[in-house]
Amino acid sequence: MDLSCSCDLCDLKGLFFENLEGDQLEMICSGKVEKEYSQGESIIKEGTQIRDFTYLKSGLVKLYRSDNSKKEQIITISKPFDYVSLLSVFSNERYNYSVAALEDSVTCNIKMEDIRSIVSNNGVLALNLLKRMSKVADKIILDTLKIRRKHLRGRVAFLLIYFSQDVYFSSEFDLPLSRKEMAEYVGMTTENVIRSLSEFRKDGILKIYGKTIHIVNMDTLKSIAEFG
Amino acid sequence: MDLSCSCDLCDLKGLFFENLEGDQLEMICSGKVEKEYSQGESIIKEGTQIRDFTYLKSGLVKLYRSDNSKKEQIITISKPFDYVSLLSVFSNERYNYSVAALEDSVTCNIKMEDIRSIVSNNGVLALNLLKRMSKVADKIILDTLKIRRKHLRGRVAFLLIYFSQDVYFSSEFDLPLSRKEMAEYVGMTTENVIRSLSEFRKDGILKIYGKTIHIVNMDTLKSIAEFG
DNA sequence: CCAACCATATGATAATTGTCATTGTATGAT
DNA sequence: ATCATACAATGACAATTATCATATGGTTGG
Repeated sequence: MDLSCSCDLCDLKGLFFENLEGDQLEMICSGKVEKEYSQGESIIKEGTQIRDFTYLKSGLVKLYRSDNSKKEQIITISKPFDYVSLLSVFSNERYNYSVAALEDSVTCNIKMEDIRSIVSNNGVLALNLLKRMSKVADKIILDTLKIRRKHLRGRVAFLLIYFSQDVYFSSEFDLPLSRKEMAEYVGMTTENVIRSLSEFRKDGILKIYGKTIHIVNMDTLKSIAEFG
Repeated sequence: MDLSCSCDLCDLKGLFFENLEGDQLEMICSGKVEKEYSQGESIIKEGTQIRDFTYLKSGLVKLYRSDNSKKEQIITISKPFDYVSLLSVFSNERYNYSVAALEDSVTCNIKMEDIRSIVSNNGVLALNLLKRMSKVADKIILDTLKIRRKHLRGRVAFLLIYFSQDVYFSSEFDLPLSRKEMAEYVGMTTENVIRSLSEFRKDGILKIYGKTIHIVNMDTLKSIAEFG
């Protein structure tokens, strides 16, 4: 095998390609393109033609939708392994959502035709993909349902806990979202998200230094997230 | 081929099994089980172990989630071809949502192990499944985003238009949902859904006879749905 | 440097939605 | 038949959220 192919070393290889050998792995290796994006950059634009199968190697991205008016709705936030380019890719000609980098990120891109050809000839890989897609879709749908059940403060608390526990693994972290983006994610207005944060601060639950959040009282925050 | 196998005649055969031949089709045929459900009956219970791959041959169902308190949230409504049992099936041990019949319905059930075994050996079928899953997930996510952007009246209007245009193909139809279920779908209270309907009636947009709805002024209803 | 812009922040007020109470009607069980 | 229960409907009121106005600090482009 060509030693110049770095897929062997890719952390995510196992996600989709652990079952590939020889020709197929070679096809991916020679055809793949890695791209780097800096914070804030657009990765995928809604309405654009889908040519590549894109997954996230490192960084953090948001998946969102614009819908004519300029108001945006954030669908979900993805880390590597959460996987990204899934929805639409196998059923649509064009993306019906956008993706942008919340932190400096690296994607790996493989031509859709290559993926299709490989899946057609490799059922085990196909099962693996089905499993992944199923997981991503489930996460988005269930998270959305959870958020909808909560009031403003619960939604904001939920989001803070998500960053603390699932992304940064720390009670202190830098918010990768602006207040406006937080609002777009939880489905409330920017002003009200800010107000919630201020209230949490006044109640001694958080310390806030601009984008830096320090969760002082995680238990209280959790009970707010679960709605108490 | 065994003439007793009725899959050859199934309307939905093409959805998943147009690429199957001989052994594989035989495997599906001999292993499949059809089940009938009458209106209101439970088809799948959240938390239950997933054994079968289930799809809807006829009828109408709701997909919903209970989440400890007794309040339910309807995720989506499915007709045949919209497909049902998709989410979770490939990634989870247990269902994390429930399904119930809104109208008398018939499902076809195939053992998950059979599906897995066939997908592993038939990449083209796998691609077809990926496409289907992608579509279902997209529909749920995009519909949810659409609904969230609207106010109460717009949400109710959206739902009525859905039944009229996508399910019953008529301006007059029987609502398959109670007012309470409509509320669970659009994420508002039952009382407010009822109030919206009453307002539409008073404004001459609808005629209402219990569950029977007659949309008199579709244009106005549509502009309410799009939010004007 | 200054203007323009954007993000953050807060208050006052309006709009929207939820909650509670009450009524009537239909349905099903005993 | 009657009791219990669920659904539909409406009003009064409370809670929640959105909108608008305003202010401040930071950043960027000219």
